Amino acid sequence: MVKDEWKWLNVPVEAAARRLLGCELVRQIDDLTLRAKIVEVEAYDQADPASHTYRGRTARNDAMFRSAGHAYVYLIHGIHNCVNIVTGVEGYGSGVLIRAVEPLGGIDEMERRRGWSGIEATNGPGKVCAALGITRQLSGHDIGLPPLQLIRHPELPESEIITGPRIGISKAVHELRRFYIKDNLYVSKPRT
DNA sequence: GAAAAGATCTTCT
DNA sequence: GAAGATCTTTTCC
Repeated sequence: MVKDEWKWLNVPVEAAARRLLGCELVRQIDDLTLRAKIVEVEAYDQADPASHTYRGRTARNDAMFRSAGHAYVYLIHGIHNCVNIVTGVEGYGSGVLIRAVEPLGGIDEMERRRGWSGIEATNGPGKVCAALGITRQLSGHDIGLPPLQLIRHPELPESEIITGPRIGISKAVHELRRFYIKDNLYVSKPRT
């Protein structure tokens, strides 16, 4: 059952991904509060061969099968963590990968954690997690509660959202399920 | 029980 | 522009 609070995410992933653009993530670590705006996302769901949920529910991706409003964090290549915002209803594996964010608060702390400054600190999935201190301990976390929360912002106008092919995967690459904010410096660039 | 692949990032040439 | 790092999860024998 989806809580009323997250009804706005209980829609097809592509629509949820668009709504997440411009929203704010709040990460609390001890006495510090880090805030960041979501500027780039990718949509994944159960019918997508590139999705972790394509082959069914497992202990690892269990969080993604929960109802909207949870976080799904996984480790990739043994080195990097990636965060997803779970969407849809309980039992259906869908979610939105956060690829890039724009720091709004606690920027010094993010740069210190990353060891980099400027746009290089958060312009990639693994970088976002490192900067915000997100680990698998937060997988399955309810993002309506500390220490990681999602704050809804008004949906961006259609003219501010760019749609394109996804990055870094080998299946269904042509699917246009990557969304990002027009002219935003923090959006990751495809590798050339 | 063993092997292969993976929603990536950094560093080197 | 190309390849290495590094390790978890899944799948197959």
